[in-house]
Amino acid sequence: MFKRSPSLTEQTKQYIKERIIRNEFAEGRIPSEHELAATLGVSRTTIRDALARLELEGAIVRKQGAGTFVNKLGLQIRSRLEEIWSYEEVLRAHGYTPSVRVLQLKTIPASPDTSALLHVKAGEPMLLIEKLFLEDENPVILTQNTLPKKLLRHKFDAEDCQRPIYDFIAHSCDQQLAYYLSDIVPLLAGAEIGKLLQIDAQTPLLSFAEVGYNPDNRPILQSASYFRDDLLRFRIMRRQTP
Amino acid sequence: MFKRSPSLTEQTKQYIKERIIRNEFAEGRIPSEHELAATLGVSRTTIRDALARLELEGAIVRKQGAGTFVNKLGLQIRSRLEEIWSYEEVLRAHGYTPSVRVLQLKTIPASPDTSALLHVKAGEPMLLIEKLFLEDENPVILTQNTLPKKLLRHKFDAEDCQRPIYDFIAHSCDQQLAYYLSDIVPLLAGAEIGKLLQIDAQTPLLSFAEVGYNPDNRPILQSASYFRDDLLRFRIMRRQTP
DNA sequence: AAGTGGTCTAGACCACACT
DNA sequence: GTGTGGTCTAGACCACTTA
Repeated sequence: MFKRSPSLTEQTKQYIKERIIRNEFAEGRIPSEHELAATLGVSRTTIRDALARLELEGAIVRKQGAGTFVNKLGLQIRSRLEEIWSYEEVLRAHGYTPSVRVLQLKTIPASPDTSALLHVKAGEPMLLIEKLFLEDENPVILTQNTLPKKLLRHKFDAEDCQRPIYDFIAHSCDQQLAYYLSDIVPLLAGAEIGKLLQIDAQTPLLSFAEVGYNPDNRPILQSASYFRDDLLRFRIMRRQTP
Repeated sequence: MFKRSPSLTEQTKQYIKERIIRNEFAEGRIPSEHELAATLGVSRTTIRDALARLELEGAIVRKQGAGTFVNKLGLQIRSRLEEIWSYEEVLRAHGYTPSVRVLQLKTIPASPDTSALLHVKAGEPMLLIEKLFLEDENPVILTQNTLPKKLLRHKFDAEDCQRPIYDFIAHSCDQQLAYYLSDIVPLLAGAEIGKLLQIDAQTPLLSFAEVGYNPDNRPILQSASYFRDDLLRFRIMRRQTP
């Protein structure tokens, strides 16, 4: 039934997910692992791996001795904080039709703060990319990405800057962005950010203060993101750890 | 080497974690899965399950073809948002010595908001438990938990209210709190909360607006939590999804 | 070429929930 | 008791990194 690539586990996961979304399981009950394995012609291990991923996503719940069940509430979660998304994807997941505007693209000297976080010399030339993500002319997200100019390996144009920052880094720096460490910070918009997001300076905002790392755990990117709480709210599922 | 219970996977995970914390792996390199399996006398599957959990926790990184490595930065993360913690644990993880004060314990009618979220009639009698978590006389976290009185099955005393809310529910309601759906909301402290947390009304705060569900996906608890950003900041690891 | 983690199989037994 | 998910085994082959 399935091909070799992508992995059987991934195909199994997608197959089950689609059936969940199409509401094909009566009373939210998913067939037993043995039954799925027999039906799809794969081993139970493969089924279990697929179900484990769906459980992580919050789409299903497994109950020992009872069965596996759809979690309709978990399916509603639009953006999981533990994953790196492009903000265009995030907006689309919320039902918006996003657009991107590059507000600034310039070279600045590394601030003491930045130099400490990214392990570069103070004053080192950095590339700053400031972007605004809009939904139908309404600004929703403001991001400021700062990376050392010395990482740049290839030329890039204005269009490259519009792409998600991990794409930009992959293509312009031959680097891979493996993960962020992100502080979740509430703050007042203030005059500057407020003006860009078209909200009052006294409005409370959610922001991410992040450092991005490559697979070797070297910091390569500093990032600050500001979200209009009235247009975009993060929702997470928090589980009991057994 | 290991006993039967808890699971071999769990014991293996703890064993490796302790060795990581004791810094026993040269250059952060963890022995290969085959080697670990041979050394510990368990199957490679068990080793892989244990490593998968450690990877989820952010403690290690696995690189196909290269090996498995300690992630010192991931180890620093003190509280992972995707898990339910008692706030006393959270504070201890941040190096604090927490104390709890029950500020309010009273019956109130369900607000329209609450009745919609918990699927109870408007005006239905609810139990409100308001608690303050302090570090050495400094208030850090304020929580307000609201649950339908009709769920209460057993008597409880003042001491019971001090315990984590999922303990309270387990003992007083014979219910299990399986997961929360939590909105992450930035807001201004305001006069009331500001007074309790001893901060200015104009201070921006992080808050969780949560609904807690039992294993059958029924809402049983509404919860609001407010955090002093200067004393407690949430940090998460965000990964690329391959 | 050798060694690593990633995928997958077929099977076994256990703990738990239903009824 | 029957069926479910949870744990565990022993083995195979693949994709990738490193030297």
